[in-house]
Amino acid sequence: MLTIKDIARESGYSVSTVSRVLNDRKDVSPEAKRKIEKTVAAHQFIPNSNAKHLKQSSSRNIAVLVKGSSNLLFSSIVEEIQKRIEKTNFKTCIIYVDEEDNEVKEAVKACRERKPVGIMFLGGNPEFFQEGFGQIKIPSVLVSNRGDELGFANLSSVAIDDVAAGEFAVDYLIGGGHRKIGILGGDFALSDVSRQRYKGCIHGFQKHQIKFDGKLYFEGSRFTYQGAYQAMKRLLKKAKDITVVFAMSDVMAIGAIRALLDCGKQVPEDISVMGFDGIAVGEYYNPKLTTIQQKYKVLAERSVDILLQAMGESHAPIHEIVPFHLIPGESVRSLRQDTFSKIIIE
Amino acid sequence: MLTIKDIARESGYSVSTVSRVLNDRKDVSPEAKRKIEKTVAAHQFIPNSNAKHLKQSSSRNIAVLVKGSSNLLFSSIVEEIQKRIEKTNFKTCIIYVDEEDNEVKEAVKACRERKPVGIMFLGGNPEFFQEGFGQIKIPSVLVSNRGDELGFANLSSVAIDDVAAGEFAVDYLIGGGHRKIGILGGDFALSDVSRQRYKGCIHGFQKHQIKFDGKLYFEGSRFTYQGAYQAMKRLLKKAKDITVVFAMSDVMAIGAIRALLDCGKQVPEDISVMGFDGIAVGEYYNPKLTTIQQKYKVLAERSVDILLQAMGESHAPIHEIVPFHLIPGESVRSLRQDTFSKIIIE
DNA sequence: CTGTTAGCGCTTTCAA
DNA sequence: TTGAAAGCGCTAACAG
Repeated sequence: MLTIKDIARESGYSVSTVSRVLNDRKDVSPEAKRKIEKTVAAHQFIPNSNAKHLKQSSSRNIAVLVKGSSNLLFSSIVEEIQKRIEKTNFKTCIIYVDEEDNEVKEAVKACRERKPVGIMFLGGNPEFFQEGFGQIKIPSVLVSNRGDELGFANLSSVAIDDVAAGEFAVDYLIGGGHRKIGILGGDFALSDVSRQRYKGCIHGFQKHQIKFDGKLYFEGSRFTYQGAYQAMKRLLKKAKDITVVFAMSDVMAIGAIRALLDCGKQVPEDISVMGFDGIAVGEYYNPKLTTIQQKYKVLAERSVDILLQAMGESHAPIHEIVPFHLIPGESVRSLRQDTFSKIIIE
Repeated sequence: MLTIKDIARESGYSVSTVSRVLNDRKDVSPEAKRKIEKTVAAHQFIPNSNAKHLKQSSSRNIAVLVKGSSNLLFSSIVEEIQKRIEKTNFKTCIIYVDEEDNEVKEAVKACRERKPVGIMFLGGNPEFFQEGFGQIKIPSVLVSNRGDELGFANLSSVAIDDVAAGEFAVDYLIGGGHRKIGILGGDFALSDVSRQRYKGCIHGFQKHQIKFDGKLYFEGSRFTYQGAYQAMKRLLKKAKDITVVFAMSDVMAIGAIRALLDCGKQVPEDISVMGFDGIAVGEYYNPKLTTIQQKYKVLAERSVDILLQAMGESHAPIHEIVPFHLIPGESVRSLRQDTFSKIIIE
């Protein structure tokens, strides 16, 4: 194996000068730099990264913990994150965690094994953070969940306002003349996002002074096609008078629609379905999904930028709220003649 | 930071003995082992992997190159692979490569940067392998593409027989009374899998002595919803008499169905669509996709096992063919009264 | 600007 | 069965 010593010998400089060139230091004469770079190139020499990081005992890895592999929004975000990190001289290290597992524990484990210099959490349960995030000392960012209330000095966050989004959804559906609204979400014990959106929904109902019986009109499941499929069937049994279902993810919406179809209901003629996330397949589904879109590019971009910033200067954490958007599709119909009342949000 | 020295001091043994225990060597007295393990556990000590691998200058990483992030079959396979590798003492390192990029070049880069001990390629273009795989010296496995004809001593493969699958699809559709069959696949220059399946289709047509005009009845695009959507529209313009479309992925099938719906066609009443891969959403789509399933669990399981084997003993490469399966859905209708002729394949 | 040198944490002879 | 000591390839004081 080629080492820095060989390059030193061949180029006629010492190992330290070679090391300096390799690390792009400025205290090297242009000539030394040129010569050394030439020999490095000639041998396609690549420094041994284990040796390099032995001393600093850290890597250039950014760990990306993805919670729930069925979450297609996260898939899109991961892709963008990876693209963006590739442009820097950091490396991405993607770790998938089950929807029901403890992502903070996994992160702690990853810290020991891979020594990342930063962590991105795609999804997360605040309780796990409260319990275990104290052990993590490196800059981190929570993506798609709000982290401001957790109050960790090294935890930033980028997310939409889920409460507002929940309220917006209910508002929109009520605006379309719906009164009997079913809701499909995650298990509140596991999904804070579900809790937040649900809270928003309740606000929406209160605002319009419509009664909502959570016991009857809400069903929880995993964020998967299958989970939502079954949850929809349960919901249909107990809440027979619903005219619309608000599903807290597009994957759930699709599972729900399939369940409705299998029960002989037309969507949206008999029952409407509203989704959440704005993933690609929604636009190609039949019917096209009416949904609340989270812009995955914006989420990815902002989270990477914030993490890089936090890894550089030692800032106070940043908690950023990004906007959500309504994507009108075909899966929700208006029960009023004048179609939907105009709601504009930005 | 806790080091092996600290453990040595605390346990009352030397660093070498601690090292031996850490590496599960047998030349240690049971007592020493017990005591040292106790202190290790007490401090949750994890050896520094940089230092550990400095000598051997390799990691415990297995690089997984995923070609085409829109490929949902690959997403499922990746998940399984990760689960499976987690059980060993290797680590997964997932790298996404664009459908149109050179995965072998990326692998070479990854080898330098991350020093993996094995590589899994999810998808790949044989031409890129011919050009560049010679540079890669570590055991690798090509998943979902056949690698036997490439003839590299360190490249195994696990895949279905794409030619047979293509033929099977056409056979099946002809069995259902279809004669005018449109085909949607990838760009032949980039996707060997597309070429193979297409070849199989041609065999199918020949077998039944049906003429097939590729210029008119085939359209290529990226393996995305959008790509297939547009390709379907192009196909519909030039091949107006098709009764069915065979899409070479479920994602493409969904893009195609949406395009057909947007052109006022009913699926399968006016035009049928057959997919490929058997991804989750197909089962929840409307109509449910009739598709050729590749069992992602089997692919994942076999590829990991084969790679681990290759990394252990220095075997001849293994090229394994796994079976595919027909999943009857609702998106293909029979044009014959007796429905589909029975075809059984295993 | 450049070279010398002392480690980084661990594994691995070699000797006891 | 154990310990002492010599590196693995690189970085970073420090001295020139």
